[in-house]
Amino acid sequence: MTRPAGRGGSSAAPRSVDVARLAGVSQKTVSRVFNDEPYVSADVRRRVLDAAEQLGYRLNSAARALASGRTRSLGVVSLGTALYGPATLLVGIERVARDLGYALHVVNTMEGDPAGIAGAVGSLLGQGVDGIIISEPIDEGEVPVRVDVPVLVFGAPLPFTAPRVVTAGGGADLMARAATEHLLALGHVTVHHLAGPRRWYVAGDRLAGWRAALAARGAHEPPVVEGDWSAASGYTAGRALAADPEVTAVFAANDDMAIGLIRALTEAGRRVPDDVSVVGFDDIAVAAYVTPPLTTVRQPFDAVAREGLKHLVHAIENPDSDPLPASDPPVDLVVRDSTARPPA
Amino acid sequence: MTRPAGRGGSSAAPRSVDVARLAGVSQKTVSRVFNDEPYVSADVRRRVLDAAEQLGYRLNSAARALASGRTRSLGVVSLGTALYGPATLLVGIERVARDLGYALHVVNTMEGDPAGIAGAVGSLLGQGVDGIIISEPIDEGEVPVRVDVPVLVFGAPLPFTAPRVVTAGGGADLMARAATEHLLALGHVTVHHLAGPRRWYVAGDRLAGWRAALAARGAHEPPVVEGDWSAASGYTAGRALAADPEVTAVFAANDDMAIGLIRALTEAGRRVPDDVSVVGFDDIAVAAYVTPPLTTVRQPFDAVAREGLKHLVHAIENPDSDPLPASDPPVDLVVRDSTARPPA
DNA sequence: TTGAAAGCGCTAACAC
DNA sequence: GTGTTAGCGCTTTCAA
Repeated sequence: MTRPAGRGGSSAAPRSVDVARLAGVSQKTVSRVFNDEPYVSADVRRRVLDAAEQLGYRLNSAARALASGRTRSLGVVSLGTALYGPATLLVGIERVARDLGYALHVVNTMEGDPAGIAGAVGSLLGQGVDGIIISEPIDEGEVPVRVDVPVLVFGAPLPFTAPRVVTAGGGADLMARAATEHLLALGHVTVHHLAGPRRWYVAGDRLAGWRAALAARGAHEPPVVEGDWSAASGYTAGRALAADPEVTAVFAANDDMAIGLIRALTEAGRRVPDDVSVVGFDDIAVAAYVTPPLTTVRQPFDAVAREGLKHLVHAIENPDSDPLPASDPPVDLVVRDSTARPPA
Repeated sequence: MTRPAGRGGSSAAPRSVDVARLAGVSQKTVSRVFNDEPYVSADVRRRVLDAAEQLGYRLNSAARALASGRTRSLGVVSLGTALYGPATLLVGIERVARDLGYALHVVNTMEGDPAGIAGAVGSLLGQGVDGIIISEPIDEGEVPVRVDVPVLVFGAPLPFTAPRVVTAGGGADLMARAATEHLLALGHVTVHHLAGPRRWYVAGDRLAGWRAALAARGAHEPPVVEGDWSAASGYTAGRALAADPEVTAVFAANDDMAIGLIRALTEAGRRVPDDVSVVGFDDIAVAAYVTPPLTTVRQPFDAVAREGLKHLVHAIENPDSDPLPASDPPVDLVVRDSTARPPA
């Protein structure tokens, strides 16, 4: 075979030998320069860089990956929705990955996806990623995949075996607890919870935090209402909750559901916050501008992404080192106008 | 060098020769099976597949890319925000890409990013992607990159040269026009426009559609107010608009701004829709549940992603064929309660 | 500080 | 239908 048709173009892409020839050095020296290896004189480095520039040379990552066994890329498995949390986290992950010199492969899975997480992870492994990130996972039971690269999981136990596992983005329970305590501190006898789908770990964490807050206070624990993160499901739940005069405070597991809930309450003639207080979770873009402005918990997605990836890359580049210590992100409750003292 | 340490694991990954040996065939035959090439007997295919299964074999994509010159991967350049539009489009792109057998590399750029689109495209090219997708681009003037793979651009002219360019996701102007016409048809004398940032092409398209609707009707064109897509900027704009009694209808370039706008109007004592009608754009998740439920334009992101990628992959796999015909997506105006006849 | 040689795991071309 | 041979463009090892 002659050189492949060259990525659809007419002229073949320059290779490192071409650069070497032009710079009057060996191919290996070009490689050294592009890998920031030591033992290259400043003069030679300059000549190589100039030659590369002139030729428009770019390192061929497939060849590099084949030779080195590393791709310098990371794979993300994200739940395939455009939900605020996963979407925002993904943006943070991408930025940090790029800062750290890693490319990012993304695979979405959807709830009900037959291949599920296993399929997504398998496809990433086939792409040769050096590490895998599982964002906002759901419980699919045991995932039948043997992963041989380090894995970063955001806020969940790991459903499969991998050589190195790091976690980040915990603390959802503490945040939920703070939200619930805020309501309790206002004087509400108890707080109802509009939970996320049971299979999502983050939904479970928020539920646990709510439960802990009630228990610590000795408050009665009302039955949990489960939504699907959507405003529509919040609305449906709200219609039921509105009919119960005992309900004076609700902690919703995300802002979308909180907004649907508020609408249902309002339509039923129960004023927010005068009759019922509502706290959301996420602090979505419009949270401060809906009616009433929503009290909610802001998640530090960027910080969480940064910490998580730092640990993951550490595990990749130092296979035998100890894991870095994890730290819980700070709780950031944003109090606005959807919460107040209970009606007299 | 011996075999690379094997992706961090202890046991080296099996190669196609290992599979071949176990199945009692040549290495090339294994390659044939995994590429769905013809001329492999059903019996041999079975044996190969069984052996591969048993060994846990997975094709090494770096080696395949190096040998074939193709990576079967696509790169997306997305504006690095978690804005509804780009985030939703990205999810659609990923799903379709996977259906078509392509992996996805994602690079975000942010407004004000020094490297900008050029840097993002360069990094993708270095990863050897077979095609590039530019999602929701902004005007950065001429981008100094020579791209040698087909490019798909969503709703914008292309700021650099590439061998094959396909576009999709047009029609924003028609959608904006429909939104404006809806307001005009209700009897409003004219319609104000809360635009997106000038540099975003989609903002320009929506503005053009608004302008066209006014012109067609012979309506006076009031000065444009520019926001930055955020609810906060909508709120700021709303305070100014609220002070002007002439304003009875506003078309906002996205829902977030519309929600901020409505809040400002309401706080200023101007009721929506009784005094002022507002139309948004996007149909975000909570649009139907805010107060009042928002009249808006729903964008068919999935359909747009599907059509765009179909054309891109066609261009990649059939370098010399004619481009597929583009089609404008249908206009989907969702009328809710934020629009009404002007006050008497 | 630099270079020569070998080989990563696969696909392409062609022979059988 | 199947096998053989020669690279793809790098990194690695080892020698100078």
